[in-house]
Amino acid sequence: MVAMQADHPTNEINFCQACSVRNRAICADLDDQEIALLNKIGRRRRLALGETLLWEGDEAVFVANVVSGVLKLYTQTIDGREQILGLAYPSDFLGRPFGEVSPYSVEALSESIVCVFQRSDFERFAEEHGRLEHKLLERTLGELDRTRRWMLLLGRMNAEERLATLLLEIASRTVLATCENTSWKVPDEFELPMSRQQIADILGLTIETVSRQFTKFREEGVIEMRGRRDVTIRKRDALEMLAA
Amino acid sequence: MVAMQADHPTNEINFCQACSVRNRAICADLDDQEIALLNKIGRRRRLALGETLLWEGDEAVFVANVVSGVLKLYTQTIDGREQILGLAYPSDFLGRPFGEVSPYSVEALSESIVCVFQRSDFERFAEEHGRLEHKLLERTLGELDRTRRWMLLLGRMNAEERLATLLLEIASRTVLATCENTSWKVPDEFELPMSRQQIADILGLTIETVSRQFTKFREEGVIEMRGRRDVTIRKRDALEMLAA
DNA sequence: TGCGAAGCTTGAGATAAATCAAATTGTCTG
DNA sequence: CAGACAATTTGATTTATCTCAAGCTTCGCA
Repeated sequence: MVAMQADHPTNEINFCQACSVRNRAICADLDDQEIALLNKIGRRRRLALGETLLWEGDEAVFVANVVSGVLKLYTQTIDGREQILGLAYPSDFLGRPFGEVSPYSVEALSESIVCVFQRSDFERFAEEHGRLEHKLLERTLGELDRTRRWMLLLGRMNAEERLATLLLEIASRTVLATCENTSWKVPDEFELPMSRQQIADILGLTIETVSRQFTKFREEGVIEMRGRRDVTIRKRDALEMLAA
Repeated sequence: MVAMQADHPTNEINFCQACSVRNRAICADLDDQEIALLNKIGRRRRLALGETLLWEGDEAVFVANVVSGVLKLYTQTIDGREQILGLAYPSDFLGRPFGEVSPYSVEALSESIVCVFQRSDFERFAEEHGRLEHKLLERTLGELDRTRRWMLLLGRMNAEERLATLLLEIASRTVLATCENTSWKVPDEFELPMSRQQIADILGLTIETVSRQFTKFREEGVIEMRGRRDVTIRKRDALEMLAA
């Protein structure tokens, strides 16, 4: 019993070994020894729906990998207008390494599991392990591209084009996230991981405009809905035409 | 004569040594030997006003550092609506390392000098020199923060707030770029490096709305203008109030 | 299984910004 | 330095989206 605990003390279980995002997150290229080290400085944390992981303007203490669930990154004006800056799906990285304060807040849109590190621990590890830093760089560059594409939506698209773009984006991100789907095909049926108000805050619109646009797509037969959050795309072409 | 050429062949002048952005660009932390290597794979290129360095959708062949001038990163919808994704000032990095295609176009807003690398050369160098990669990561994270802040502007601010934010941003970036200014104070007088239409494409507005907003700020005494591009901020408080 | 509340949809009217159309200003060229 | 052209400003009108105000669903929970 004592020997067993020495081999596998309960507070040092190697979560990474069984981690569902192990091969897609920034830890993907690390060897077993590195993973063991990383495992020591990280810990798993469960977030309830609506729970906040990081507050905008607070000292940036954590960074994290998303293991499961969906989270929103958002910012606000002083008078309370909100803009969602991005969604974080499983394998995505969260937080601001090499920065003093968190430039945005992070809140769970669904029950989620994240793999959390003290920023200082993570930074030390990253500087010693170039492969991790390289992965983080690639991921950050990709996120920058994605964010910039969203600027075209916010600056130059109308409500119809914005919602079409979002529906296609969520459809494609949903597969990639739930990657048991070995067929690798983007599904036409998915669940929206957020409320109408949150969709409005992603698209830079009001909740009423979003609602009207959903109704229009339903009436046109472009989408079909069961309940408020279950969407089926019926005319993908039509959405792709608008989003282009 | 022959000996002199062997010591300083004209095609191997070390531009880096006298480079005005040497201590601020991503090459800042490199030692003399590394700089010499980097100098070999890079070359200086002069861009005329309006000249394009990278085309959206083209194979991403170059990356570059801005040495002088201002450039715009932009994208377009198929029907020609344009959105400017960001401005690149001296010491900023341009291009998409570790990516196949350029996700945006880059055009010079003024006569500019850039230090250009073949992407493949740059990537090889980066993977062998962790400090460069680290600098690039820090810069990319900063650029992502800045881009995300712009999303709040595009998604949730009105025309007045947008222009106020841009004027303050340009004022502060102008100093940092023209860094002879040892006093390190943000100046209230600066030149806009772009036309009204380009301002509209940054702010996600039309040229007419931008023009009316300039007129309003002038009438209110918030700014003063000599010609079309020379701005003096007279009531910084007022702009900061709007931009917040 | 039905109540209550939050979330969503719909309608009517208001409005900021877009659009269309001149007029004006600034700039460059010959 | 005039003329011409491009860029900008200004004006009038339209429109997409917002705002305000009900009404209607959905869903969790008693």
